[in-house]
Amino acid sequence: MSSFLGRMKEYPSISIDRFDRDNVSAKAYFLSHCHKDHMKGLRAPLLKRRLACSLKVYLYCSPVTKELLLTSPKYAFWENRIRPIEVDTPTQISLVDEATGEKEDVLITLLPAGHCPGSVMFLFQGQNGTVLYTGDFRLAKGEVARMELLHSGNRVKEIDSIYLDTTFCDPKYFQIPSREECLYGILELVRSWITLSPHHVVWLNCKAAYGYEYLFTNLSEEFGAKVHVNKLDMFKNMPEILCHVTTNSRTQIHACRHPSNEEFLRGNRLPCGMFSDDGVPLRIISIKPSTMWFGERTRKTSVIARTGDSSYRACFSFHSSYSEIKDFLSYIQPMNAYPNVIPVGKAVADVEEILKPLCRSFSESSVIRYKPLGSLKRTRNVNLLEKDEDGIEDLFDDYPLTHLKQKIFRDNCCWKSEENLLSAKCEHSKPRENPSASPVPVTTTVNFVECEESNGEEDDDEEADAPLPVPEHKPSESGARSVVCTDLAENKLDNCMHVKSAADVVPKWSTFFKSAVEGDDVLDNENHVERSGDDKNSQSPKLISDSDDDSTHISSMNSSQSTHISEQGSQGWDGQADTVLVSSQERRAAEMASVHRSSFSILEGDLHEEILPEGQSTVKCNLIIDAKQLPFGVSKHQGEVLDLTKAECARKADSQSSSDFEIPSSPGAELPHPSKLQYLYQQLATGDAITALQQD
DNA sequence: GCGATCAGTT
DNA sequence: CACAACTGATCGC
Repeated sequence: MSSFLGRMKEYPSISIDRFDRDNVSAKAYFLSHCHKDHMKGLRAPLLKRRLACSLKVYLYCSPVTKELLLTSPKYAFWENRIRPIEVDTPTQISLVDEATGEKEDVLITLLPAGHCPGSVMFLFQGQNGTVLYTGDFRLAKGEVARMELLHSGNRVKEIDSIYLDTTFCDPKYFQIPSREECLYGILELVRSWITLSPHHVVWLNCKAAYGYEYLFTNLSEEFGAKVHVNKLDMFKNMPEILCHVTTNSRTQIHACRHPSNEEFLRGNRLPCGMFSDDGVPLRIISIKPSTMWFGERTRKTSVIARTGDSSYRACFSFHSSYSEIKDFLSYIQPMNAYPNVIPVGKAVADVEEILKPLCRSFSESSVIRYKPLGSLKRTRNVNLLEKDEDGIEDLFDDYPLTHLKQKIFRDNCCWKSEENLLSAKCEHSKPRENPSASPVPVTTTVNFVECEESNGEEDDDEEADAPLPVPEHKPSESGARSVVCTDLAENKLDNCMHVKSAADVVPKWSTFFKSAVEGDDVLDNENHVERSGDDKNSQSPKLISDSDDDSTHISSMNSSQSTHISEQGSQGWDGQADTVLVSSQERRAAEMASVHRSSFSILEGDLHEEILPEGQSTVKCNLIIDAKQLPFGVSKHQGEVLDLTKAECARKADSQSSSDFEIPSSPGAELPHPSKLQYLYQQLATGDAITALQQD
């Protein structure tokens, strides 16, 4: 919960995410996202009066945040005083002193924050320095490096101060499973249940807050069943979300709410009161998204925990974990870092103590730096697969080309874009066509060593005493505990909240909006209970024990699955690969490879991370090549252990390589050339000259 | 009756 | 037990 008071030292005439007390007198207001704890005072009479008197004071936020805010009539008075700024579009604003008429120009850049729809970070550049206010954020490891507007040329911008979401900035929250892992876990749990019969329904016990939308859209897209919610008017101009939610309760997936949710559930009723129309009682499971974290020295286990006969907890986090924050901060290396969130029982000083070592001022004071040519700019950490051919020249590059690329909008012209945006055409998500035409199926299993510590416990479930993830049926072949995943990431092009490869198209917020809801197909009340085509031909994984009691239909997601899950009909290795996870990079790589007639695939990847005393870690990726798939008839290399750098491995499996939130490509980054990829995969397969990977 | 604050809920 | 983020009760104007 934000404890930021609203003002930054460098730009004290600006108020962000706080609108009460002396924030009322600010020259400009900023709202990072539409959660109540960031909107204090935003509809108070004091602020209303200020707006009436000071006609030049505006609220700046993302177009989506504006849309969500204005959904509530309580904020309608803001209508003409909000200036939406497009994400990733540096925009100059003027802070006007109404008494003297003095003006101060500040360049504002909104960066996607990955916290909820419309959530952004604010980058301020002006005469008082460069300051980044993160708001609340969840960015995966490495995503900051792909934010072009945080860079000048090939280097990260010099950030004087950062105001940081420190919600989980404590080593005890060292790791939180990635968005993809969590999503896939939930998808498979839902699949295992709702495919049993039309009377099997799931209820997602979500809080009343924005942030679950990408879960809804992915579920709807995967199962062809819209998610039942209480309200959808806030999404009226967001067709990508709107077309996946419904107020029609005749669906198998519910995220509806009622003040006495739990009682409804106990009575085997959904909060919306939905009942079956043929007399057969509904079979309901509840899935409660909540944050699960894993300490530095613990191993990840399931992202799903069973908390009762028909209740589950699913890992879900709106905020970055400690290691994600660390990655973010140590990449940016600001001079100063200030926490926005102080957990109860902690003091500001405690959190600052954690942040300090990650700041530049700390490393500069502890290490004497030789700067023969004055102030050398830090070079950006370069990803393994990225080339940095001009690293040396970079040091002297005072005129980065990116500046030419950045379109700087002046105050006025920026606002025009909203009209375009509002009239932009809705791109309805299309069902995937001809899945059998997909390239060679490539799946990877990421196995996690069993976690002794489960940090996600809560005792608020009535059945909290139920053992946490304990397999009820023994895995048949493999004892590996796995996260169940499918390769669904592909083609989920929701511009806001869908899982998407970082290399995909840069988002256009405009596709989020349209002038009016098109036709009835979006808001209609048709029944979407019928199952998708995929499920009809079901190769449906047998997650269910043979017991008649289907309330124990799935032991837990860390029990081994007898069938791997893939949409691509890769039945060849059913029963071999217990669980699968495909990162978008691997998927992309696979597609590229397949294009180039490379007909083998990586079947399993085992990830180990070794924590070294200095706190640095090496990661070993154990890529097991499926011999059956190899064109070379090589089988002896199964289990070959490759030493890759942490960065590369993290990209592959550990760290949430793709995101639902759009991060533009790294400046200067290149997609590996297909021929190169093929070569790499061949090397991998044969086990030869692996070092070539590292040299690259 | 409204808003600020605190307590309670999930 | 903690956690986020909401809803509801209470108090003061």
